[in-house]
Amino acid sequence: MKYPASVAGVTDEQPSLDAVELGAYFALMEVAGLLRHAVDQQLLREAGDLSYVQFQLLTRLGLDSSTGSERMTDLADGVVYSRSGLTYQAGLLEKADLVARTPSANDEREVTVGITDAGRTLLATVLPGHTEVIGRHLFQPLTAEDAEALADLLAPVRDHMRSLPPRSAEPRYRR
Amino acid sequence: MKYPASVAGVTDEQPSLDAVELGAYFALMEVAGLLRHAVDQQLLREAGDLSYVQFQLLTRLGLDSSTGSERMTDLADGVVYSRSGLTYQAGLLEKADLVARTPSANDEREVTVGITDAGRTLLATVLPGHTEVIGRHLFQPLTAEDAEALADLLAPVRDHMRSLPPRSAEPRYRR
DNA sequence: TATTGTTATACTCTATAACTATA
DNA sequence: TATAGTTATAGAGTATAACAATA
Repeated sequence: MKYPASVAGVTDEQPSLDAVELGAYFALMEVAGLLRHAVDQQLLREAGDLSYVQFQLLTRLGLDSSTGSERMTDLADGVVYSRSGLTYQAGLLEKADLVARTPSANDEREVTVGITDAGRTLLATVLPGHTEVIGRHLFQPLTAEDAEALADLLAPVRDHMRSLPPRSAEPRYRR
Repeated sequence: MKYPASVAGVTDEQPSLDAVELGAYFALMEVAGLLRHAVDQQLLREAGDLSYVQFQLLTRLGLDSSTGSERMTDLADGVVYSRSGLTYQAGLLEKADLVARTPSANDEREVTVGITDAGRTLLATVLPGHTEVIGRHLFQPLTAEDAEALADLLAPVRDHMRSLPPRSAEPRYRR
């Protein structure tokens, strides 16, 4: 797949994305999209109506977080993007007893979401099949060195994107 | 972010995803998710109600395809995943005169979707702002060499995933 | 009989704005 | 007055199954 070096009026004087970057970006999004679909199907089959977003929330709490819990707003910024959307998803997960919501001790406005034992159990049940799908779809054409290179390239990008103003920073009332 | 070398019963005897691969995968999905949200917002602001899926369809036709057209099923497999979903999106794009659908000449069951001049114009209008967002979110922490390395890593993955049995290969009627 | 695309329908998800409670 | 979270509501998007047309 080749893209013109200069696309849509973006000339070389104003150095923007060149063809290589555009190709990397499109490949990234296509891979992520196809991968998400493949994983979605696996979760549907093997985890009984666990959507990908819900799985992301569980992994975020169960694998990324050392305490197994996070604030609602932080979860919304990282995974779901809108507070109301997270309230909805957290409600579903809580109804399934996979997470629990408790008011924060210091600041009573905050709500802390924590993964339950049942949530960790489900995560452990799902992960083998999950990693099988990831291995088959994503890592099959890559060597171990490639995988490490990919991780090293994406880690700073993720950190950078996390540092950008999150959605929750946007003004909520315009008067 | 570190993950245990052996997760959820996946032992080392049955070599599955190791910690590095798991980290690369989670980073990939998080980056793609955050990026998609950022781009979605830009498209909403600058392209007047063009969703990301619709933008993907236009770029696929306008930049990826040499002829500017593709079969419905191929577009569905690559971007939208379900035929009916693509019919819906293609209907919206056609109503906006950004694509045109014509029955295929050889096989009259097939429908060919082609980007229109208006579609190409819109694409050209949107791309500068689009690339600006991509540059700021995705490529800012990367060097030019990093971008090339990323492209080189993801290209074979994309090709591999495209070669896997697509959604349209699944049986449609089970009796 | 298999394949392509559309349609009808139902459902999931997401977002905006209004609302409550706390800081 | 600002922030955290919830709720009501509405809209966009998606999927499944049934359908028509063509191979």
